[in-house]
Amino acid sequence: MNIGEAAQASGVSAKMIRYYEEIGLITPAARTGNNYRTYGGDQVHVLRFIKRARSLGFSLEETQALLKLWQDRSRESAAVKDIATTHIDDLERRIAEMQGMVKTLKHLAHCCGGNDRPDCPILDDLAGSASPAHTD
Amino acid sequence: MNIGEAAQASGVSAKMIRYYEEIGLITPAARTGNNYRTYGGDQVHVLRFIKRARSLGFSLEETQALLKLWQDRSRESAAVKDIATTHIDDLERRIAEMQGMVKTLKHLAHCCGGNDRPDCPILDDLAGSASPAHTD
DNA sequence: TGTAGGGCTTCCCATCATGGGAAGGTCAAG
DNA sequence: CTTGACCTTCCCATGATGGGAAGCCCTACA
Repeated sequence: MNIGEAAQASGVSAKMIRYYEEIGLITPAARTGNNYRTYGGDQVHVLRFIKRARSLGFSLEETQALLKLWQDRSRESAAVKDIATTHIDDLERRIAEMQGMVKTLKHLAHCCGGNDRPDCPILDDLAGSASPAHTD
Repeated sequence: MNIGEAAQASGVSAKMIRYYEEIGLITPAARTGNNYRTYGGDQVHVLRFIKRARSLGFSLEETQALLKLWQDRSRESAAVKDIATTHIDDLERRIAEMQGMVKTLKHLAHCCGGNDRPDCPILDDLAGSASPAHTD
C-alpha cells in the first residue's frame, strides 16, 4: 500500500504521515525499490489511532505517550487515565476561559445598537473608558 | 516614554509592541536621537485597546479592524457589532467542539480502572476496537 | 574618567500542527 | 512514447509569542 492509499484508509494526509515519521511518532515505513513508502494494515491501524487521539484534542506529544502505552502490553491503565484526565482539565480550563469571553462579548453586543450611529459600548469597553463590563 | 515604560503601562510586552509595529497594527513610533522608540499617552491607550481586544480572544486581524473603527468617528456601530458577533459564533463553535471532546473523554476515563492492570477502555476507543463511544 | 549595569536596537530561531507548492523521479495506461 | 497521476525531498507560510545574541547608548558610582 502506497502512502496515498494509507492516507485514504486512515484519514491522515500523506503530508502528515511523512511528518509523523520525521518527528519519530511512527516508525519509518519500509521502502520499495522505487523509494516509495509502503504500508500494511498495522501501520494504518496506528495512523487511525493517531487520528482518533488528535480528534479528541490530544497533542502529538500526548498522542505519542498514548501510542507507547497502547503498544506496551504490561502498561498500567492508570498511566493512560492520567494523561486523559490531565487533558480533560486542560480542555475545561480553556473552555472556561472562552466562556468568559463569550459572556462579556454577549453583554457588550447586547448593549450595542448595531445601527448606523457611531456610539458603541463594545469600543468603549475596549478603550477602557466604559463602565467596567465584568471580565469574568 | 521608552518602549519598556510603554510596555509596563500597557501590559503589552516590548517584544510585542515592536511586532505590532512591524505588521502595521500600530503606526511606527517616533524615534529619539539615539534611535529609541518614544511613546506618549495616546500610544499607550492604543496598546491597552489591543491588549483588551486580545484578552477577549479577537485575532490581531480583527483587532486591527476594531482599532480602525475606534479611530473612525463616522463609523457605524453595526460594523463593530458584526465583528463581535462573528467572533462570538466562532468561540461558541470551538467551545462546543471541546465540550464534545470532554464528554467523550470523561465517559472513557470513567470506564477506565486507572489501576495497575493493562486493560483500558481509553486505549480501546483510540484503537477503534471498542464499543463505539459516542463522539459527540 | 572608567566601568558596570540596564535598556535599547536589529536579527534569527523556536513553538504547534498543518498545508502549499516546486522540482524531479516513477509507473501504468492509452 | 506520451500523458497524467503518483511518489520523493525541500522550502515556505500560518498566528502570536518568547528567547537569545550581538552591539549601541546612557546613567550611576567609584
